[in-house]
Amino acid sequence: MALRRGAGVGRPPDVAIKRLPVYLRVLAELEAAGSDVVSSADLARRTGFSSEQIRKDLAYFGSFGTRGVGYSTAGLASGIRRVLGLDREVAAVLVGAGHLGTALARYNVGREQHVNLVAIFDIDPAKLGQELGGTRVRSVTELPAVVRRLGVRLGVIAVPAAAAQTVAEDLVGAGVVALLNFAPVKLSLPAHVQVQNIDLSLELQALAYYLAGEAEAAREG
Amino acid sequence: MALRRGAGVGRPPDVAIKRLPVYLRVLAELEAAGSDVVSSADLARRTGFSSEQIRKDLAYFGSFGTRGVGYSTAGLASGIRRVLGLDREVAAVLVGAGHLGTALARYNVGREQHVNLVAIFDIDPAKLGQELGGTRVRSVTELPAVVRRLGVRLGVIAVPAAAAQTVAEDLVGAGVVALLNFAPVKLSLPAHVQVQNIDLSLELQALAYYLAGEAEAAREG
DNA sequence: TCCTGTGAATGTGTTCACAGCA
DNA sequence: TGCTGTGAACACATTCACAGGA
Repeated sequence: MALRRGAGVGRPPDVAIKRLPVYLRVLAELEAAGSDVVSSADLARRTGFSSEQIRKDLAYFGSFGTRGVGYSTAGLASGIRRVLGLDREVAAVLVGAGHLGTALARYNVGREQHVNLVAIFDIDPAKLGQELGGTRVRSVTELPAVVRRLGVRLGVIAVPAAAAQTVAEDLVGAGVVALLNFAPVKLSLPAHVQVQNIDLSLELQALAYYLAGEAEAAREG
Repeated sequence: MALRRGAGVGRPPDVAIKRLPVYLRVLAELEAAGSDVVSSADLARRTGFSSEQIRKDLAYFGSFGTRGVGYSTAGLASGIRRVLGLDREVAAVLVGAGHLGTALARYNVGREQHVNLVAIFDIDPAKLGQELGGTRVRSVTELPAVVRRLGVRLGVIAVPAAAAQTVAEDLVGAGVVALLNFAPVKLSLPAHVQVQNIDLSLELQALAYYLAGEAEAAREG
């Protein structure tokens, strides 16, 4: 049976969705190395997740493996791509061409297939017309028209905190429904918009807790 | 009673630790705005978490509020800082001075107190001696000695995937126990090392799922 | 036989509902 | 009275244990 959305039992938890791209990356490595079959135990070794969890994650989308054998490497990869909607090209736009935006644009190119940066916007006139990873930087004033014309539904925000809410509203107004937000602010947006925040200083501050724990454990013996 | 590590009931879940810096940011805004008391309902409104969850998170570390009143804004902030170990300066090092590393270095400066970038390393001779956010870029060959001498225990990895494992091992060998890793690889490190991975393409791919869901929902009516 | 797929058991985290105290 | 602090109920996620089919 093919691996597809909703074919399995129960609803897939969000945490399972976030593990699928990890499997995809490992499968790409295995395909490149010439393995054409992979077991959940192999995937467990390479991802750090338990084999039961991996089997359960995959089973949310249907039966895909062969009992006694394992999963077809290529078949599982294309199945996961289909589940994630990565079996066709996904267009994304980036707002903010500072250092972070530049890193994202460069990184994206050719790095992972099927998510394509189709436009980059910035407010700084000095940056307009520059190419980042093969995509020209446009004025943010063009954002609504371009996003709407290209039908883009995925956006990445890499602008200063003060500008983020406005940019987010413009994106959503133009049809974007999923956002990756690097600005250190909580965005207020309609509930149907899926937002993933990545906040560098919050992560660092949370990590500090574990340092403190170490120090305390050492003090206490 | 003062808010401190382990003063409350049960062990704080990791997800609660990750929420503490969010509270800290909101509290800083409230302090700047002159509020000297804040209720869990206020924090809920500004963070998007439920008020019960906020009270529970704080209670893991002891009783801190005043019944019928709320929490002292300044007192709660300093209590959370103490829990996270941010009541004293925390030193961190950054490895990789590319666009991402530059963004991180610039962002860090003055942005959030108490986590200080004390050294930046890169392998590219052209970058050595440059200043990023007030810190000089050194050769990665100096990494072990500098990290050990300064007693740094927090590291940020912003190097290409191929270099990340080696860099991570060097950092851990020199005494680092907590890592923020931006390289798209699973690091194999001793269990006592706390690793937080931030992987841009995995996040984008996971978001694509929600686009696909939208498309499918539309197709199905 | 071997490894997948899955109900049942367990564990973890969140929400509810209210007791407790300024 | 009002808001914190917390046991109890609930929801969610992971692990266990094994049935099922190549």
